[in-house]
Amino acid sequence: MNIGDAAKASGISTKMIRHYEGVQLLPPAQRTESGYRQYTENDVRSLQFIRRARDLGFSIDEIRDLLSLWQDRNRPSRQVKALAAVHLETLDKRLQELQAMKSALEHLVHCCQGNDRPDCPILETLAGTGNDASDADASSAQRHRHGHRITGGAA
Amino acid sequence: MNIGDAAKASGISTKMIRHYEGVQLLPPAQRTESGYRQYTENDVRSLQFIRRARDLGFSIDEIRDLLSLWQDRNRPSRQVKALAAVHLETLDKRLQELQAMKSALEHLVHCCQGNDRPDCPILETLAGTGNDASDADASSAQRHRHGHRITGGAA
DNA sequence: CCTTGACCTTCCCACCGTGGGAAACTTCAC
DNA sequence: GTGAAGTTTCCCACGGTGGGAAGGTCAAGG
Repeated sequence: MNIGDAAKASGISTKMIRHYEGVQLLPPAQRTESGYRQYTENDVRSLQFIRRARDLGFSIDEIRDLLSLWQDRNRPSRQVKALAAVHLETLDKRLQELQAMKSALEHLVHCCQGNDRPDCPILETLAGTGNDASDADASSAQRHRHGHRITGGAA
Repeated sequence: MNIGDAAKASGISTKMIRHYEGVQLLPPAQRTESGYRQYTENDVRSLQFIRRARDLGFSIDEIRDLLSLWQDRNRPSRQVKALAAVHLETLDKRLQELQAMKSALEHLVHCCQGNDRPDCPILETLAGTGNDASDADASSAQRHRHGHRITGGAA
């Protein structure tokens, strides 16, 4: 089975299959004499495993752990559960941040007339000119912001 | 005002202030003779505007648009609202994906005993060995996946 | 046999937003 | 004048994904 077929069968692009091999998420694939990667049904099952884990939002590092637990017949399910629970908390955090953004923006959009006039509560709030107390003027509230902000971006 | 003070006053790191200038989100700052960037109260207001927009999850590109609408006294609030509405939809999409992940994972975690035994519905589901019909075996369902997947990752 | 087209290989580059750090310089207070 | 804290630019990293170039391979059809 060439990489393209494995890609179709697993739902992971050829690009990503090679990438996963590169970051050691997968062991180096077998090669034909000419250098083509060869995959077995078993390899495809690993790929599917990875895809499903990605679909649940697990990071590469977490998937590495999941895979090794999967391979280990003597794993205690406790470990799997713990790993999943940690990820669940992460998801929850993101969800909450996102939900907060949504509510705030929803409120603003709702308040904006959306006509030909220039007055706009959305801009006013962003500018800090709004009468909205929830401004959180940074000077006072230097919150952590140490990590990743939510990926709310678009375009 | 040096960049550090502007950073403190706006809640944006010096790194990011320079970056925003680099990607033309901000006009090039004034400089002292020795090359230090100088900021006015007005500049700080722009920075705060940006920070608040980022806090609502707007992308750099969207903020560029928001800034120019803000500067334009004759903007129709319709335009601002439209921009915000588009972003709102994006947020909503992400929220839904995230929510779906969370529910699915929550279910699995709930089902897993989390003891010393190796049986684990989480792994079984990822492996596709689970009796869970919601498997979505890629071979049949080559969905778009053309863009960014949700940033559910951790670690 | 040779061409053509579909596949494969590696390698580098892009996105988004953010931070880290090096090497050099400036400013200020002591 | 010396040292500390600020600033400058530049390059590199992360996560995960895709794009594309330049080249090799394979099978089918003329």
